[in-house]
Amino acid sequence: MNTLAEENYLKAIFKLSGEKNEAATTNAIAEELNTKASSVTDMIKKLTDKSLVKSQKYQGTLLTNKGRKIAVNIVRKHRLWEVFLVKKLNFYWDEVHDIAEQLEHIKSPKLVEHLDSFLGYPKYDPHGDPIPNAEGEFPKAYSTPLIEMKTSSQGQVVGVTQDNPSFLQYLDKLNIQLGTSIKIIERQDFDNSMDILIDGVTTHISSEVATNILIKES
Amino acid sequence: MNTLAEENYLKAIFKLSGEKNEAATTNAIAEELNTKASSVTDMIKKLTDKSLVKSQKYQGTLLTNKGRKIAVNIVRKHRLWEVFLVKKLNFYWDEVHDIAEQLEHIKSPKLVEHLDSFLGYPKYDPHGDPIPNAEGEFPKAYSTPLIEMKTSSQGQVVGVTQDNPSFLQYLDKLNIQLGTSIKIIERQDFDNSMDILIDGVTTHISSEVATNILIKES
DNA sequence: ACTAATTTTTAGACTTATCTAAATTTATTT
DNA sequence: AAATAAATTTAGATAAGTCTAAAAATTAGT
Repeated sequence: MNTLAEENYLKAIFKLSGEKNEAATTNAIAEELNTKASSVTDMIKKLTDKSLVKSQKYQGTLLTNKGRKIAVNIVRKHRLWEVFLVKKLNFYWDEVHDIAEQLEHIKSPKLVEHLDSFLGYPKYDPHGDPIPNAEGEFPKAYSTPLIEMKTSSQGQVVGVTQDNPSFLQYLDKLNIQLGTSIKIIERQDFDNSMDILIDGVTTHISSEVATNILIKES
Repeated sequence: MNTLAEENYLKAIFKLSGEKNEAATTNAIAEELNTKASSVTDMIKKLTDKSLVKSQKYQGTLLTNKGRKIAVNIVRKHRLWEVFLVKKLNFYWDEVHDIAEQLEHIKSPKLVEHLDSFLGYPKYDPHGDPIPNAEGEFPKAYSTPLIEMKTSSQGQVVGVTQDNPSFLQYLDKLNIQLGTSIKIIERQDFDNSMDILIDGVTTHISSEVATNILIKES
């Protein structure tokens, strides 16, 4: 069994190594976990001994299959709990991250499967992030970042790639939720900001915001 | 905020000091937590510094009001989660203790209140134990241990005072659940065992078992 | 290619929570 | 009431996870 600290490191490395499975640097891991590089080096040594990561001095760190399995399971639990909090306990989507951050470490495979069933085997969490199944497979996502869409194209919001409360609350203020229909009215080339149409109202958003909104084009 | 270890100590002392608020001895705490007396002495020192317990050398330990508040809140969370696991996730009553033991340490007052509301403000957990409300008040329980009942009296099972899986599974085998009607047929004076009537069937139970079943007489 | 800047690792220290073994206090016997 | 037993505390050690400061390796700049 793994400690809380170990699980958080695995999750951070999983997040940082992305889809292409790039090695995560020591500094990046430290920043992700709000800790110091020296602490990371120590923990990487421990995880290496447990065959959960593979690491070469000064060359960054990758998850082993064993390590990735654990990381994906934590992501699975995190996202299932988020669905529970929003769908069953009526939390807002900007309130659930920190609580799920705790719940994801509860150890009981049976609990996870019962929860999944209770929730109706959801495929996406309240931020549109895909939920891996019990085998660790992610549902395919077929979305485009809003920033990459062409003028006058349109689609529906299916996800966000940030889940910090202030970003989510800002989206609420703009009337942007999962499922919201958006049409691109005009793009400013010099700063990549854009005017978009939501419920008949034109709104201006920065490229920073547009980068973090995922759209399914229609 | 308190650490996991601190919370477990407070809960153990609360359990041991009972209704009469007797001082918990060092050895009793150690046994309750599967640790050593010397570890207990250390932690008591720490909890004393935080004004969560009052302790005199060699004289045992009591909770302060502040400490009791925290302990009761953990009990509240533990029992609410047990209700959730049994009522919503279809766990059996003998499976939930260890999982609730983890869930009780999740820190989010809002989560507890939403959960309580989602569950319909239950007053008792799946073992019949009373659930304190948000103010820390326990609902009054008016039950009698089965062992104390007179021959030919009868009543309904409203609780158990043990929640280890083997005891609960044994009760399942005897067809004893919360709500089961029981009538005392005969008592053996020499070992305090008894014959009881359940659903028209007479069963023999030991005093050990009868001690841990709570009845509301009728 | 050589120096400077950055990144990473090492060394040593600190905190929390635990343990064993020894010392001390309290309780029990005779 | 002295001797023994039991309970509790103290002292010193250990493991996990973190930190600061210094050393080593890598990367970038000229």
